[in-house]
Amino acid sequence: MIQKHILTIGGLAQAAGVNVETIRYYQRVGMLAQPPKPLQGARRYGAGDIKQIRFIKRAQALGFTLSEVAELLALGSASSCRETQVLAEIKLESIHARINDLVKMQNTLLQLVARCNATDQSTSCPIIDALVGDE
Amino acid sequence: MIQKHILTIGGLAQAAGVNVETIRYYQRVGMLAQPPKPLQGARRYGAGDIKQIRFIKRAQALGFTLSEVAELLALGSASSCRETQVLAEIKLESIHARINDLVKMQNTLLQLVARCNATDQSTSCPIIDALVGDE
DNA sequence: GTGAAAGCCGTACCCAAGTACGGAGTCAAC
DNA sequence: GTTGACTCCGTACTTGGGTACGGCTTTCAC
Repeated sequence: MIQKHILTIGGLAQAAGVNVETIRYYQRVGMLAQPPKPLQGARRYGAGDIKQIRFIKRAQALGFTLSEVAELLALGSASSCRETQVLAEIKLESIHARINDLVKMQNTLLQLVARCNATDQSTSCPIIDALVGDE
Repeated sequence: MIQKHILTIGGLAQAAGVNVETIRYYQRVGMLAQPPKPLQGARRYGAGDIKQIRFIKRAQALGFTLSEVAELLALGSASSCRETQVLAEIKLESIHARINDLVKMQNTLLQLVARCNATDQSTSCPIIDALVGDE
């Protein structure tokens, strides 16, 4: 059984797998509460703080920015599934758009590289030519 | 027939479709030559400068960063196709990796949204649950 | 009791790719 | 003869997500 508030900031950082500075940063931007400073000794953190940091990290891994994660945190405590879903769908759309962009780049580059392989490479480079845009 | 050096920086910006400040920025970072200042009047720019800026913008659109574009510019004047191709292949790989990441995010989010739709949404939100990570 | 390791706190710095600002100069038109 | 539009130049600010620094105070281990 894990006790309520046992960890110093360093222990929390280790437990959550982040840097101490990251925790301070999250506190600065209001994504993590700063426990009151006891009369003596260091501030103490508990299991809830570990959870909170893991939540943030998981959401980031899904593509959410920190300010979006802040929204998710707010929604999470309000347990409003529909709004959360809306955020996820917006994020899905932007991921989709980004993928489309990247696929276009990829296709163009693939074609150009293929052209490099197809030509003799001695006169001019198809990639450079495409960038120069010879009009 | 376009004359050699007719444009002021403002004209160049318009012709190339960028901001004046962007041109100054490119000059600062050495991606665009700054013509000598004439004894009177403003510096003048020509067709070569337009081409250079367009080159930069096209390369950016393909996913190259400015410092990579600087390499491409150097290779372009050396017309070394093989090295250009290598840069393009490196870029292709990073684009590919990025796409893979995004597709993973997309799939995870799609599943979570689907779970939202499948449940009654009254008790708890599957997205939030997944982020909290309930262990 | 002393030296190392942590914690606390504010501030500054990093990256990229610009954008914005402010003062000074110059030019042409009205 | 001044208004307005540009240019020139240096400097500072922006966004996002932290990282680093430096000085000060505690606390722990020997």
